[in-house]
Amino acid sequence: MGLCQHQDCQKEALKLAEQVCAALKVRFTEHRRRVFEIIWQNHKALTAADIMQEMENKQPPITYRALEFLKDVGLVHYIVSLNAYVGCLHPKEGGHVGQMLICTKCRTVTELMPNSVLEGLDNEAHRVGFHPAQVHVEMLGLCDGCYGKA
Amino acid sequence: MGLCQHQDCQKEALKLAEQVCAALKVRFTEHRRRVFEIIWQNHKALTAADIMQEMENKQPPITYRALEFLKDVGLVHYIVSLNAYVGCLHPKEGGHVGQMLICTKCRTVTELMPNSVLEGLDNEAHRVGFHPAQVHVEMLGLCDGCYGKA
DNA sequence: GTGTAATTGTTAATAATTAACAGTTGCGAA
DNA sequence: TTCGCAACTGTTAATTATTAACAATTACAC
Repeated sequence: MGLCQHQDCQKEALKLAEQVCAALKVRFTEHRRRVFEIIWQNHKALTAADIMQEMENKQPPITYRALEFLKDVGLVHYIVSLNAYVGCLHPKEGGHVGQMLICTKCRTVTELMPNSVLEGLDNEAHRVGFHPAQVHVEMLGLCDGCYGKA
Repeated sequence: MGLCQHQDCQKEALKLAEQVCAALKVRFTEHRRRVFEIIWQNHKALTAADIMQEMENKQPPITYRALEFLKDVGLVHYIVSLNAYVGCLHPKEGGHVGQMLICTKCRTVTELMPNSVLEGLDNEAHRVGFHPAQVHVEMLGLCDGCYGKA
């Protein structure tokens, strides 16, 4: 992350996306692929507006529809606290909830893998009779690099 | 929560709010108080629009300004995944991050107290060199009551 | 090949939030 | 006490973000 050879990273993501869409029997159309590529240019969170700027066809529905699709099939994460999107690093583990560390300076997103944190939350929920469907764990702050500069 | 004698609950909250504002030397003006009262009518998450409907003066800036104020002094929580607000049950513990269980049916919000879940998150963050400033932990699902009916 | 469903292109509406600015009020310092 | 500044209010209107609607096109199963 930031250390990755990003060319490979993006290529890898695209290959995976094709597999995922094939498996789900849904179409990875041109717009969808384009939005996906833009999102995967790096590991930063992009808003719909950011993405639209880079699209050839800048009409909002084009971008919004693609984003909705990508989110639904689990290829990108929606970061609700930023109203932004980021490529999902583990689309194969379908249905997992994202735990993200989000740098508010450079917007780089680090996704933590499912772990004890979520288990703890589930226990708490169960204890009070709550039936979870969806979890948002978003930690905003500064990544090590940006923290150093401040 | 739902079991509370809510009259008392709201009155209690108002008293606390006055204390908090006095301590911070900020003004608990009429609009701010009114928005706060509306939010405290129950333990449900309300959007800005919900609140505006109940305001005497329905002009958006009135409500938005009050909400911003209340959020800043920590008297209400902003629930980013719903774009809604709920009264904070523990304003005195300033700076704590909310962990909320949010029923998507009845919109009742249960706030968990700081606990091991957050510690776990902090550890994970530290491990990867991340410096947290703000944390959103929001679990959407069904409360026991609504789950029973479905 | 044909029919149906999904996707696209396009225009325009809606919703949500914020900007701007003039007027008023509260409050501390002279 | 009053002067002056900062905070707050009232109001209009702009901006931003998202979605609706619908006709045209394309992909794919039968």
